[in-house]
Amino acid sequence: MQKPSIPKGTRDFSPEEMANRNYIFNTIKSVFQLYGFRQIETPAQENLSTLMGKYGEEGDKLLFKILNSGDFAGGVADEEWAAKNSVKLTSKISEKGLRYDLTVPFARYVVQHRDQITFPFKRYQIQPVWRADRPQKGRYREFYQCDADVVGSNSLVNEAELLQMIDEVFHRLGINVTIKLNNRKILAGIAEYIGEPDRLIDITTAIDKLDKIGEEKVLQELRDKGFQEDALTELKSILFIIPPPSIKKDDSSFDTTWKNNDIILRQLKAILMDSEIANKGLSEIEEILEIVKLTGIQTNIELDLTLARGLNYYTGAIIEVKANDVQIGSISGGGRYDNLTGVFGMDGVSGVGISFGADRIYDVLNQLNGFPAMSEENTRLLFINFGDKEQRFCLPLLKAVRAAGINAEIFPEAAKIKKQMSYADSKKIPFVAIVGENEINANAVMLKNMTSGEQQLVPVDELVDKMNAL
RNA sequence: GUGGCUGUAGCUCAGUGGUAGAGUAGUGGAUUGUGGUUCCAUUGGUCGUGGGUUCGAAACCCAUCUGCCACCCCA
Repeated sequence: MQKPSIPKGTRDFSPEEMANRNYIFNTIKSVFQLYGFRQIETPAQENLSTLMGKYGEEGDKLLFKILNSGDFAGGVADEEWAAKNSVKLTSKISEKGLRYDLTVPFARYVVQHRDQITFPFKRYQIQPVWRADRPQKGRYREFYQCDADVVGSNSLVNEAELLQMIDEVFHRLGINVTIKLNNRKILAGIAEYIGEPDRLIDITTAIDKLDKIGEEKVLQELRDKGFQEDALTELKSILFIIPPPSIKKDDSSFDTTWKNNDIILRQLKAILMDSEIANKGLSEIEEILEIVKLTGIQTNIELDLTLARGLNYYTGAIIEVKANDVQIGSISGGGRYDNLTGVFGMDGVSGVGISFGADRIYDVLNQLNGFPAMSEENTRLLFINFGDKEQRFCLPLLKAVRAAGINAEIFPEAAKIKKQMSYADSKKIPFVAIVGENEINANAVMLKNMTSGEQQLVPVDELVDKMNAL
């Protein structure tokens, strides 16, 4: 007999886990709907031509490819097998892949269905994505993303709404978070300012490490990559603005964060005043913060110049959410991408979106013991089964209780009472109806509260009201 | 893709070359209408998989897979 197992980086979910996961999904979903987003789904498989080249070279490696059906080997020449060039061979034997995120399939969807879409189009999508990454803490090969995106609107109101949605979702879930905000245009301005406008990626990935390895090592890394000393000196004057982590930690109160943001913005404006693109980015951030302030928000929004995620397609705002009380990677992220549909032949459609990482949010809630004790999915009432006669008496009652919207079940066989009670225990069923000969004669059920142990005789026609009152 | 740690009963783990163990869960009973506490009994393992060293391997060596951790990257 072989030991059953599942592929690396995938997971089974138990009923308890699913109840908790659905709590997360439902919370996110209702917030999405509250803000006017409508749900779509796209296939797990996409054509590789849709996926390849959208996530950079690294991303292509992390794509799961699906072997062609049928005689996939037949059309490949012997020399090509012999060459053992995996990349070239892949294109011959695989034309489909599993989706890597929800944004690119969405872009494809928008272009493909543009005749049916009225802009601005606000859609949400909650589906699994797959990455052939090496699994570790908070990182899986199959995981869910919960995306909300707006396409066809350049207004910064959208960015502000997304920030409020983040605020609302994590407030409802009871997770303390910090929203980090940056803008690709400011980063471009910085690159321009130090005279290396074409090396944006090198610069951002280096300063991304600032709080990990420190200023000296960041500068050294750039020096190794061939940056000139005067460029580095100029960069230093900007790094100086980034508050060191110690200050961020000690005083992250709401007011202080907003004050810090103002200070950073003012200093950046002074330094980057000659850069047109930087000024654009700075005024975007100012406007977003202004709208958010106007509508009220409880979460700290922190300007963070080291935030450089997803540079492959973001063009404006960059958003990332960190849990304050749990050490884990970012639990949400998003941003503005001006021309994602361009690669599918539809120019000039701007989009902005966020993605909630449901699996990481699960891990965070799990560590915080933040899940509701009693799931709404759980059975509330179990009828104990004493035998044929009693079962016949209970079944219509069971039907009536269910008709009233109360999750209920009857133990399907007349097993030992101990067994049936243990069953209720292990399923955390809060109430048990004990119905034997005495109760039938009284036309009543013995209703037992499994937490307190108390029980009382309830006439059958009062059972539903009684259950609703409890 | 690179480097490190790991794997023994459903679960958590002990076992340093000489007969495969505990706790817990499961099942039966003490208690034939009362669970979550207690007591007794009992099921359950090709010691991740494949090879090697040895008279003898769960243990030592090699390979491989899984899980975890760090890097890269990311939700």
